[in-house]
This record gives sequence, C-alpha cells and structure tokens, in this order.
Amino acid sequence: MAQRLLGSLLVRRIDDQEVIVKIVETEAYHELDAASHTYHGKTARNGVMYGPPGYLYVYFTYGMHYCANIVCGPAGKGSAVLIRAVEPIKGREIIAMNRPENGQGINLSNGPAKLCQALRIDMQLNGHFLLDPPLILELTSPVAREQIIATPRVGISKAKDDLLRFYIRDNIYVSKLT
DNA sequence: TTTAGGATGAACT
DNA sequence: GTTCATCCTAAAA
Repeated sequence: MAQRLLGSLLVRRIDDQEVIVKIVETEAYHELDAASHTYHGKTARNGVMYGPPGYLYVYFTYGMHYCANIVCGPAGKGSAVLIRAVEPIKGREIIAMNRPENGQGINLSNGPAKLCQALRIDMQLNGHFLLDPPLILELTSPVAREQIIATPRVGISKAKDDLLRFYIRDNIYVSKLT
C-alpha cells in the first residue's frame, strides 16, 4: 500500500477553500517492525493503527511536530503508511500561509511534519476517516513500478536496512534524495 | 555542501 | 533519564 498510495491525492478543506496535494513519498510501518509505533503492542497513542483501514493516524513528536499516517492493514493488525512528502497541486497560497516563515518552493511540503503544517493536520484529525471532509484521500491509478524508488527509511534507529521507504523518481518534493 | 545542536513534550525504561 | 517515524539555523568544511 505504501507504493500504491504514491501519486494519490489528498483533498483538504481549509477555511472553505480547497487544497489538493499529491503524495510523492511514503514509508511503511507494520506490526513486526522494530521501528513501528505498534512494535510493543497497542497503547492509547497508537490505537488508531489497530483500527480498520482508511483512517488517519496522527502523532505528535519532538515536542513540536505532527506526522500523518494512513492506516492500511485490516483491523487488529497495527500497520500504517507514513506520508513523508507531498507536491502542492491546488491552493498553494493557502499552504504558504500555513507555513509563514518558510513558505517557498519545495520547503512547503517536502517532509512529514512540514506537510502536516501545510495542510493544518494536528491531533484533531487523529482517527479521521479519509472518505469524509474536510480531508479526503483520492486514489489515482498506480504509479508505474519503474517510477518508484525503494530505500531505507529516514530518521529511525531500528530496522535500518528494510527497504520500506518509497518515492516517485525525479519528483523535486521528495524529502531526501538517495 | 555537510554537520552539529537546540527546541520541546510525550512515551517509555 | 533517555529516546523519538523532525525541522531549522548557524557554523564548519
């Protein structure tokens, strides 16, 4: 699913305006994965990951950042896909307003916490169902396999070698080229 | 161009 | 007390 979600769209309603972004980078986290929040079992924080797919899992980290995941596995499984970078498609001005100090170019949304700030995603949207407004996931046709690059994940200290990060080749909004 | 450190709070040992 | 699915700035190379 992490690969399948590449190229798909997130449609966000902010102040009665429509903002659309394309997912260009993802990471997969599963239950038997030492780097996953669910590795040590279910807690209050990661509960959404154990629910049915199609819901948003948001967590707060480093004392100041939010990151957003899409729950993908079946209910009870504790797996999700982290959205690491998106490309603005529509409503770039709204996104720039949400990132006042750093509102230029690729810096608008080329990182997991940056895109949350850009789309105003915080704990209020934790557990949100992604077929409902104000945040909707629109699956597009899959990106061709040759256009998908697989690499180790970013910023983790466990399960370092697993190739569970995926991004769209040549897209400038990818957080870190490798 | 690359690296180092600070911000800041929740979860975990 | 330590770690953490990060970001930003400033300093060093």
